Amino acid sequence: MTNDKDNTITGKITRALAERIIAGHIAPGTKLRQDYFAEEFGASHVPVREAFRRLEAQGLVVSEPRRGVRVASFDIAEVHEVAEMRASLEVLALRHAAPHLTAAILDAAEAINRTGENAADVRSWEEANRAFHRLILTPCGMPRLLTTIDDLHAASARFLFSGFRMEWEAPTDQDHRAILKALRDRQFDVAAATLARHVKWIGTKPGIKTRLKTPS
Amino acid sequence: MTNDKDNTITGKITRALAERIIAGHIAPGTKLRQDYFAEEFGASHVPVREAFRRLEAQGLVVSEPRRGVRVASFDIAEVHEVAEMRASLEVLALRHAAPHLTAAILDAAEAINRTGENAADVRSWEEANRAFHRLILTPCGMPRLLTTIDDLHAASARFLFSGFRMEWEAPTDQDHRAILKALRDRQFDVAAATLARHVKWIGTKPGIKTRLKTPS
DNA sequence: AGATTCGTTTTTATCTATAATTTTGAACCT
DNA sequence: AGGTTCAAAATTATAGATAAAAACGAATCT
Repeated sequence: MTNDKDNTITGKITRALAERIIAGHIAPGTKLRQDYFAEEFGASHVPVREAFRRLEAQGLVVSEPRRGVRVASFDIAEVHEVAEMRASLEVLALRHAAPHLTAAILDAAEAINRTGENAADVRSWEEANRAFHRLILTPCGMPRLLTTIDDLHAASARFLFSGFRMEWEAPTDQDHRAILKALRDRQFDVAAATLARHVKWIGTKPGIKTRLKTPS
Repeated sequence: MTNDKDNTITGKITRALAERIIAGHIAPGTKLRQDYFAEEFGASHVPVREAFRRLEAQGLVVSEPRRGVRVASFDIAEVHEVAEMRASLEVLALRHAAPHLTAAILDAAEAINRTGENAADVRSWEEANRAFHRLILTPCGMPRLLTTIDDLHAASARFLFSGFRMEWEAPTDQDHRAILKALRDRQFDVAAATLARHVKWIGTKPGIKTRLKTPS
């Protein structure tokens, strides 16, 4: 979505705000004032507004005309929704990527998976997790699909970072290992089914906060 | 995505441009100059820029920093990609919507289907087709999923209107009838499978222009 | 006291002006 | 002639200024 080589001020502001919202540094429902961020980034408010439009399309903020934008709130239903969408689309991507997966890619995925298992905090675990999924899905060669999946990952990460589980330990990622094994064995159906279950499971973790929506 | 009650100038420009791009009135690859549209809509170029950002997120235009935006080009691969994504996501939506489908909704869908079959041109057929899909999918109650599907429908419509088939006749929509029948019989798996096949078929129609990409 | 209206303040949305970058084209050199 | 360099023109990106709408609060009325 947001091109990494987008070096415009709008691009920088978009990335910075997306980062903060995903990390949970700005609470859901918070009103985002354009003048405030214009000053913070040493810019005028025009690029801030453009950043708002991008974030809006990504689903990270909601905008009411003449009333500004607020950080999007989300509830357990949306977490499920995103999980289901990811499951559907990542399976689709994997089906198309599978024939193009080389041993080298699978080795790299395994390495990243180990990195994730040794991660010290949620943040770096999520980064490794995202890299893992990206690595095995990218060869599908479907750019629109991949950017949509990226947006969904951002939404998932937001949930993950929302502190629904205070203490956190790096899990040995059994599912990832099973997916890789199935891919090596060319058992693509097994890999796809495992991936679907794996992604959907994220939305059903125990101990979920059900009240994240802001009282309107 | 774009809220219909968005009465801001940005909103109007966004809708007008999206309309034209989808209808094929502006050719893929065409450079969109902000000053031109600012004057046309009697506005300054700031809301035009915001509209560009929205269209960019929708995939209707592509933007290169400092070089402006162009109407997004698309090739046969992307048509397939969109069809596959629609198939996956519409099936997901239908699975969640199915339990909430009432006889009244199915009757309305059947009526819309007849409207489509009597359509005089591609334009009105597409409108009825889109209404049909929307009607049976909306009860899924997954807003994010529905807006994503809407964006994909826009991309599909763009392809449909791109004149890949000069003469056009309204088809009796056999698939739609089959889907409705399966839904009435509570055979949700049949309905889902038919829907998937139906949507994917769009990308495989004969007589497709394969050279829509602009020579870069 | 509680509600309501009106005016002030804050914030958004838009316009006009300026700066920076890219494109275009002509002159120049080989 | 063909290519290259440099300057002029066009266009994008951003800043600063203005207008309009909404939020807020105080004063008034019931």
